[in-house]
Amino acid sequence: MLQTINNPPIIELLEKHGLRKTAIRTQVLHVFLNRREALSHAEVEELLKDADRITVYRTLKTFEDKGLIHKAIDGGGKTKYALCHGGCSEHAHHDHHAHFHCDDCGKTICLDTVAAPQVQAPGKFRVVATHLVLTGQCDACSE
Amino acid sequence: MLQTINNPPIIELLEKHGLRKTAIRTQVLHVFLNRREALSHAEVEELLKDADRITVYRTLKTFEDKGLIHKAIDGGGKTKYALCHGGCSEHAHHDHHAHFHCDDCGKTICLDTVAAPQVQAPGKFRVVATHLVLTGQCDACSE
DNA sequence: CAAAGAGTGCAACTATATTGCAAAAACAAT
DNA sequence: ATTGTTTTTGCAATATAGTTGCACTCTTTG
Repeated sequence: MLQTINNPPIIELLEKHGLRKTAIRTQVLHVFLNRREALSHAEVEELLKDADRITVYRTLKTFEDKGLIHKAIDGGGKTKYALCHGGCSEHAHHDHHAHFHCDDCGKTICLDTVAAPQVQAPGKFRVVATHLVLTGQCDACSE
Repeated sequence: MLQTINNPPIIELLEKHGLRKTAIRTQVLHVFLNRREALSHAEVEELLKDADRITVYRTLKTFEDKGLIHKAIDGGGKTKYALCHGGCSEHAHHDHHAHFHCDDCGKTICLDTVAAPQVQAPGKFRVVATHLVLTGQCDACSE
């Protein structure tokens, strides 16, 4: 059985977003806090062997809805998530950084220092959000 | 049964990329040439009722490998493809335009006039390609 | 600590995508 | 046009990703 992790930063994150402190949620947050790359459902599941598949899906969805994690677009087939920084809430995500997808190891990493550009779309297109995706070799794979 | 379409531009496209002229391939190209938005496998299948599901998957894959179409990253769950412009080949894709994903109708459209920026990634990251994805309302939905 | 509401786990199901193999079609050479 | 070679196609089976309904359990609040 999964245990609730009693780690202050994790508990605070959940409280701040109005979420109940359950075993799965603390475990999933723990995983995200200890990884720099974005994680897919399958990866979270792999790291939390005793967690139920469907519950992991729902946990990720809930975290996204409440502003704890955001989807990281990377062009790969799977949805990946990464921790939000302050500023995201139930009502809106504000992650304007680029995501780097490594063609070698497949990892997706948030580049917090690289901002997505402001662009002007032609004609009547109304741009609400901009995503910048870089692909190539990550720092670990380019050695 | 699907018929081979004997349309000069379609035939030329296939010949230029060293592909055999089969019924499915001409039909799939026909579909792409008559749509401005990027298409998912499901959409192509829907438009080509008599085509075999698996063959459509393989046709899309082949076209991508040979440089006729490219994946359009849009942040949605499904792989979408759009026609390449001249300049793409078996060896490399050169589509540096932005893709617009409409939150309302779900369509993904190549914005040929909007270029993905050149960006400098930090540290040892080696950037090979840059993708710019805009989301919001497309010209048709923003009326 | 009990009631109410939220979250979890299981089963069943849908959608998306890939692989192996035999039959069919396209192409090149006669 | 006919044949032989190679590529492509169609079917079956299988893999991977994600969703929904329902009953049970846990967290929270008074």
